[in-house]
Amino acid sequence: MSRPTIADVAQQAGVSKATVSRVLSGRAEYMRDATRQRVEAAIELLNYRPSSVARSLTSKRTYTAGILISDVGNPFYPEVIHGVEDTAFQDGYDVFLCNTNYDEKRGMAFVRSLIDKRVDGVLIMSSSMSDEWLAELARNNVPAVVLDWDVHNARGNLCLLRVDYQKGIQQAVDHLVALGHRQFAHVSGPKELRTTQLRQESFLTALQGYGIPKSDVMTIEGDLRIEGGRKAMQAIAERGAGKTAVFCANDLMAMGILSEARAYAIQIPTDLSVIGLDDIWLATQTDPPLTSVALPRFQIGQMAMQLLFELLENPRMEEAEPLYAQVETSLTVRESTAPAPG
Amino acid sequence: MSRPTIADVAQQAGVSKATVSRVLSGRAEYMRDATRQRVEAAIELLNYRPSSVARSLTSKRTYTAGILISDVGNPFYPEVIHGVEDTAFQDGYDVFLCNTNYDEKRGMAFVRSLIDKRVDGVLIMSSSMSDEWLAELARNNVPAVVLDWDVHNARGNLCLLRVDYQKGIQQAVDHLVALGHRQFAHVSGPKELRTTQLRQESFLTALQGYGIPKSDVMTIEGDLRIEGGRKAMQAIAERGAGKTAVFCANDLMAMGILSEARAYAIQIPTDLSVIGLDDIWLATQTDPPLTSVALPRFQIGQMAMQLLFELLENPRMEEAEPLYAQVETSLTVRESTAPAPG
DNA sequence: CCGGTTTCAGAAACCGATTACACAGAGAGT
DNA sequence: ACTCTCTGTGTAATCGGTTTCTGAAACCGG
Repeated sequence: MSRPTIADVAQQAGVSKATVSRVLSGRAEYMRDATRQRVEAAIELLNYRPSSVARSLTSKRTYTAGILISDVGNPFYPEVIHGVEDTAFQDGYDVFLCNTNYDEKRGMAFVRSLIDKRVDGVLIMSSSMSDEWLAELARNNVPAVVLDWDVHNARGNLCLLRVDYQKGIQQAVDHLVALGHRQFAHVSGPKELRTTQLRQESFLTALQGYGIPKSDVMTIEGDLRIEGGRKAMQAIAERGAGKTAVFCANDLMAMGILSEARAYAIQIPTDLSVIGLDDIWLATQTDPPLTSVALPRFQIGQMAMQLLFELLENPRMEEAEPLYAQVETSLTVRESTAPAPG
Repeated sequence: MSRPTIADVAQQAGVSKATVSRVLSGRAEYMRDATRQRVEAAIELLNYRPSSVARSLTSKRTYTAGILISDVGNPFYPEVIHGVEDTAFQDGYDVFLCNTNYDEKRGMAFVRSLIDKRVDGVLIMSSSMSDEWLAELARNNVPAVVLDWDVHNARGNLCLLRVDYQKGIQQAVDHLVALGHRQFAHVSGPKELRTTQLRQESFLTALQGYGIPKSDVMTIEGDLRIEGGRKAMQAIAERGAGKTAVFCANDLMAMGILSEARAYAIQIPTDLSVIGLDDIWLATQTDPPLTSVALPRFQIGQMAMQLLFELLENPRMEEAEPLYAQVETSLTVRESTAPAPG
């Protein structure tokens, strides 16, 4: 016995489908109370729930947004997702979560699937993405909000949400310099990533503001994972004589530093100060707890979804510049930083 | 300019909608090659993609499954989700991920939303769930696979997937006893959770097999988080004289033990052996790396989705017993266990 | 040249909702 | 009594596909 349809309800209540629909949609102008109650009773009796599928067909809205992320396991996402969902629910939207697994092909498959499903919009928060995704979305008039990505031929109903690393990293440098540090190392992410470059530049620029030239900074390219931090620590121990502070492009690498420092009997923070970036939850659990440049992850999620709503309400013409928005970073001081030794 | 419909394609190609539909569905028996090519050209030209919404309306299938989890941030899930998605994609299914945030109300809202969206089935992997969810799903004839939950009035098209903790925990006890341990502590989860009881029982039963009575085991109730492990370590240090091995109901608490042990200058594993459960990725990154009872998470995801397909193909009648299935656990030995001191 | 198959493609009904429009009955005004 | 609103509800078209049924053309042997 299949699920009841609006026609079953109409028959049960002895009214027409139109009347049932009016009751459902709430805006039942000009309706006799007795009728409404008969309909409601029938709905109750049959345990009727209207099909979103059928509704979407006429309304041309699915009240669903897609969100593309690289990897649910990445500690960056949970809070972002939480922010997105909270905002979405307030407006009766559902969120379709898609794991690209850092795979552009898979991401593209998701994009197409989302288009076919006629989601109302897409949030792209995958670190490894492709301009093709945007092109495909644009071709199908699907609005999109993109986090922290350089879009070249920006077209379509688009919004770019940028993370401003500058502010938080400036605070980090201020903090270290105030503690007397002058000899720095930097553990970056893979060179080809946009975010790597942004973070590194912000760091070096802030140091220059204190008269410390780029050439004095020991830069080690990492992999954004714990292992990369370990290797960086080895490099610093072996070739980084005199360095008293390390700024890592993310927290996981900072954790690798912390872990490997023990092997070299280097005390953190007395011998070496360490600052991470991301301020993931784990950063509060390390020994010592990690000082880190924090991204407002929950807020990023909220904003992204709000911006999508904005695009839905006021679509941008194809020729228009994409909408831009920005969130700020800030330093969270914990116990992995201390005055420079000596 | 809105997206093209099948009618647009038909017009462009100079054929009827039916013909276009035949080309789309592939099983285009009795179709002239020239016609097919005209249609394909039109599809290409218009960049046409059929609407899943409209398709679902007639086919009564959405090729979408819902999956309810408590919290994307929980390190248990990523691999499970990966397993689910991999299996789903092979059959052209998409997965709708829903975060209940440990909130039964929110979960119920998701269940209803999934029903309204007419997903083909639901996977329930939320640790905090409610029998009402199942009742609601059953009322609407939605098949469901439930992970590790005691269902009382099991009804509907249902499959119960159980984790067999017994085997892995037995291995853990074998391992510890072989190392000479006789004095044990156990850090459990909150008493009211079913899994807490299962894990504790398996542990105590295995010990009894070696002639160690329950009463000799120091049991501390934890919160399944790092903090709970820290407190447990304090309790053991202060009131657990002679205990040489601790079995924790999950890895996070074991990490708390590791962390707090330093404060008491207790060496792990020489002074105290520690075993966790879950074998989360972090367990490989601790100092020392954690010995842990592993759940085959990826396999759990795969199986869950396969079982759902099974339910879809061979629906169970309402009176039938739910389908049962089980996955085994096993011990992963790392460096947090060593021979008992003395 | 003709009747019977086989190929190919269109017409129309249908899936489950929404909504524009039509229309009937009740009061109100004249 | 007779329009004229105002209310309340039904009819039918529509959304974008799928599928059944039907019929036309092509082919084939006699």
